[in-house]
Amino acid sequence: MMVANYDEVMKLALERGFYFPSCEIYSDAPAGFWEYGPRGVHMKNKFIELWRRELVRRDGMLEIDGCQIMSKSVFVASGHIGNFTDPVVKCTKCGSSFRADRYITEKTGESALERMAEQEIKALIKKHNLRCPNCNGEFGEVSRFNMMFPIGIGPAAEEAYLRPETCQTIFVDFARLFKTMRGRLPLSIAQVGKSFRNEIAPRQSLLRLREFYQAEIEVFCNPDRLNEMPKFEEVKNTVLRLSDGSSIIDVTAEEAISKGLTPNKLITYYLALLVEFYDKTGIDVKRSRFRNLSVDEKAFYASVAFDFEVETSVGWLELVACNYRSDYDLKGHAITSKQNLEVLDSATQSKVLPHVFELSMGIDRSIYAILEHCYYEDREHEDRVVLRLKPYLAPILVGILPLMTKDGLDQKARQINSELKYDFDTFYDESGSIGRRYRRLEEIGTPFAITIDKATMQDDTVTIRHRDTMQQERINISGLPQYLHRALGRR
RNA sequence: GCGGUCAUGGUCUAGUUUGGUUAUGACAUGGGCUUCCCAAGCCUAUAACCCGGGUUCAAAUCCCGGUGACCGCACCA
Repeated sequence: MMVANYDEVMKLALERGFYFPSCEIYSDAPAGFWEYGPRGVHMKNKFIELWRRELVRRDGMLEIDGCQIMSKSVFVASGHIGNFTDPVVKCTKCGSSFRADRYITEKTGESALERMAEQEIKALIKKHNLRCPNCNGEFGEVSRFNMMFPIGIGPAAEEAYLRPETCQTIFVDFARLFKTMRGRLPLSIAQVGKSFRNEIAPRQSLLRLREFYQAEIEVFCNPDRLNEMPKFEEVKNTVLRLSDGSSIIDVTAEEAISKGLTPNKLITYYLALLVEFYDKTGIDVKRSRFRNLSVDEKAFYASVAFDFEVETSVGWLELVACNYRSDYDLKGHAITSKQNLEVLDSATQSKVLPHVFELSMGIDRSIYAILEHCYYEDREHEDRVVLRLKPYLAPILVGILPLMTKDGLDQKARQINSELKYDFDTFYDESGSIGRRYRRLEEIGTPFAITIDKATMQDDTVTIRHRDTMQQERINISGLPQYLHRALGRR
């Protein structure tokens, strides 16, 4: 088994237009911003379409598309402002900075809290005469580091923020959606979009961005009915790879519950849907795991948390955070907005403030993981580089190649292209040797190449070449649309 | 954010120590010739010294500042 590494994927991405640094012609371009090129956009869009098919449509979720700029109150309610800014203290001599609360607690045993006022923290530092552990220099003022990007709205520059996670729009829209979309619990609401976090140290291209895509699903449920899940039958035999961080065990969804490895049918059902989805992306799910987070790793709002992680050349990579957020979010928004966000659960005829189970997917990281898992160097054939992407994720589905540019082969090929290009992502190429053109196509993951030769001119047949096996078969031109639809898994 | 290493065409790289002609080579890419089937060959073209300042007759090369990348630490709602 040949395992691709980060550098090879990076090189391919740069050379072939998958992704590249933002604003790269300017020297002041900040880190943590990357753009998708033509190949990357196709792949990302198709990934999102697969997510819609396998999760949103399969489960009957509601999809929304919310705003990226949201008012300050939203983040007061969510806890992003106030409680969850980090107090930072900087050494005046060497410039090293530290998390003030952690440093104080660690050094003195006196518990300092994140949410303490700056003066209180400063007083504690003074009281214990704490100094910089690196150079013994004196500490300066205590400041707050908030990962959110502030935005000023209108001439008065009213305080607002770029959302640090897409889910907050789902929470604030929940009441209207439940009412107008005839909602019943459990109700799943999904959203794809950009989020923004002012990371201290963005790194590794798509893996740690300041502006990034998320695909989030929030399942609103009645906490008393987490085991009433008829749909669970569909996934009871799906294998989950569960891990505590060291060992991994394979169990079916059904076994996971009976052995108490997962808490209830609702959570287990969605974990299983997620594995089935990732299996279809071409990621090797044998190199994945659900890591059950320990108490101190969990986010502030989560009572149960599983990270879906995939093994890559840069280690285990977290692709999806699965958190049981309880009623943390709706309760916060209800209090801050002074709205009643309880709904009637028709099954029990009782009012309930729903709990939330969330699947928060990182799209950019998923794209990277797919590229790495699909990257293959074929040692048998001059080390040709092949991206073994699933047809429905490939930027180009089919290359259309006249064997030569004479005897009318090129006109015939253009004609076939113009017939297919409205229904499929095609790529017409007549330049260079046929082998060269095949190699270029397979490097960006194109699963098929149609070749037009002299026989085509006589009997309207073409050869269709398969990327992975390099085998060719001859089929009639009129059969091409059906052939390609089948390859995409359509009827 | 801290420390270390580094920055030359689309990609990889020579040249920097010791400043001095037209910045090396490969791959990739465009055009042409050839060729009905797997990176062939021939001709040809395009294309780079991260940004700003300084030293100097002269800077890719030396100095200062900035930005970015990689590796560790810290952080990661």
